[in-house]
Amino acid sequence: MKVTKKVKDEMLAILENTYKDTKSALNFNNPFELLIAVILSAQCTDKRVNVTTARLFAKANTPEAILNMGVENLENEIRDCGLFRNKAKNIIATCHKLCSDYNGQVPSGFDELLKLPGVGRKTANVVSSIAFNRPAIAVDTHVFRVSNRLRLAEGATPNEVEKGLQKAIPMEKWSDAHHWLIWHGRKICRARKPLCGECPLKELCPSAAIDA
DNA sequence: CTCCCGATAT
DNA sequence: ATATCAGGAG
Repeated sequence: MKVTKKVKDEMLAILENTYKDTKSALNFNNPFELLIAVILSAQCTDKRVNVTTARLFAKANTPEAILNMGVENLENEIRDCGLFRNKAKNIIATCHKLCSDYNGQVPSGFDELLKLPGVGRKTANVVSSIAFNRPAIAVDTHVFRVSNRLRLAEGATPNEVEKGLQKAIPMEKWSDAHHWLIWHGRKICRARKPLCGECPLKELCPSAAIDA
């Protein structure tokens, strides 16, 4: 089944209407807290990240303060999020770089964000978009899965899907559309048992289950 | 491609 | 029991 531009626009209109008021589920008060929360969110639920950051930020919410904790203490604070040794190492290295190169502030440029240890394309796009209000579509596991299922944008890698989405969606809606896809992926188009029966896109989706 | 990794939903 | 969770580095 071929998904035309017309159908893609219809899907986007429904997604926008359904998820109009969604935003990031991560809790943060400034760009630095958002950056740390997104690094922690790899292979971890945002709910778990919020529990962890609430405790962590109460003790340290600046690069200087986190460096003062040391790796051992940081590992213990973030252990519940999984991948904790890599994440702690990356967070420490990123805090060092923020202090040495950016006067303790998070840089607003995408390329500068990408160079921070533990920050890849997805994290850089999220921070760029949410903290600095730049148009961006971060392709995480939900956006990747939902985009391919709907054939809004197809690709074997997040990078390909990102390009496809940028083509399918007008730039002024990139950041919002990113959230529509996230929430659709979390609530309806789940990885395991997608709720096709109650999906607002079931008439248009080329991957919709016949039953349910 | 593999490794990192605890918590949680199914 | 195990697939999955707002991925990134080597």
